[in-house]
Amino acid sequence: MQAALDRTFHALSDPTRRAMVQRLSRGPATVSELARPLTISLPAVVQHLQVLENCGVIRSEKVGRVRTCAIEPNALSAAERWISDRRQLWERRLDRLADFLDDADAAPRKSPGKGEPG
Amino acid sequence: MQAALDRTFHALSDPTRRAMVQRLSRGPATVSELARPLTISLPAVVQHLQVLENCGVIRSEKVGRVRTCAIEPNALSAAERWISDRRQLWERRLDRLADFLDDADAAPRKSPGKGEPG
DNA sequence: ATGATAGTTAAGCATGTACTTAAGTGTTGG
DNA sequence: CCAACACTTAAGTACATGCTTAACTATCAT
Repeated sequence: MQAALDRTFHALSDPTRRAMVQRLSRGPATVSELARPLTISLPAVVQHLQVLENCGVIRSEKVGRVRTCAIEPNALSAAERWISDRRQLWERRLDRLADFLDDADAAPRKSPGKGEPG
Repeated sequence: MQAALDRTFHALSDPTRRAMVQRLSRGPATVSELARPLTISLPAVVQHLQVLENCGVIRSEKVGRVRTCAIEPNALSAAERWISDRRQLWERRLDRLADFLDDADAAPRKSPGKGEPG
């Protein structure tokens, strides 16, 4: 879905949120644990977590008064795949270009070759 | 660099800009060619191109009155790698967790096993 | 019950983003 | 020269974002 990618890439565009994702990649953490290394207020942390949760990059569950957050791999993988798919497009194009240039060098049609370079 | 990733992910968070990247993945294009399938004004297109160029996702060159744009692979690869690196972190963690659970199942310490599942 | 803990909600503010229209610059073809 | 062309710049508007402080709720320990 288009809007899901919008939200995922937007979520990753903020360094604070990337730091949270980085932390959660190593394992689940509570809101306070995520906030501890950061210099912003707790409400700001919670707002970032909402952004990450709204795009499905993390999930969270509250037990008692403690909310524990964890990575939800699918959303990040979708973003990674979007880039990867485009990379394959342009890499194939560059490969074809390289092939063409090799062929043109090995068997020129119009003008006689100048011999091998070097 | 941190700010470069900020800009790259932000650039990708807009569907119009992703459409431009998609188009350019298939090969270079002029500003007008990029604008043609879009429903927004030309200045808006140029603003999007500036965002993409400022983060190094594309480069462009003007010849005469025509500006030609092309993908610049490095910035996108850096973004892809950021996600990929975190994915490896959590995948390793999940693997270790799976190993632990397998071991606990195969050689339980406290309570006797229930035999093989299935 | 009392107070500390962990998080939540609400309101407001400064800045940033995406878009528009209008007008301008430099290039090319007749 | 002159008009069409391909952008480019400027100015303005509407809305989104990231942050703050203040006040609130719910849970846990004593």
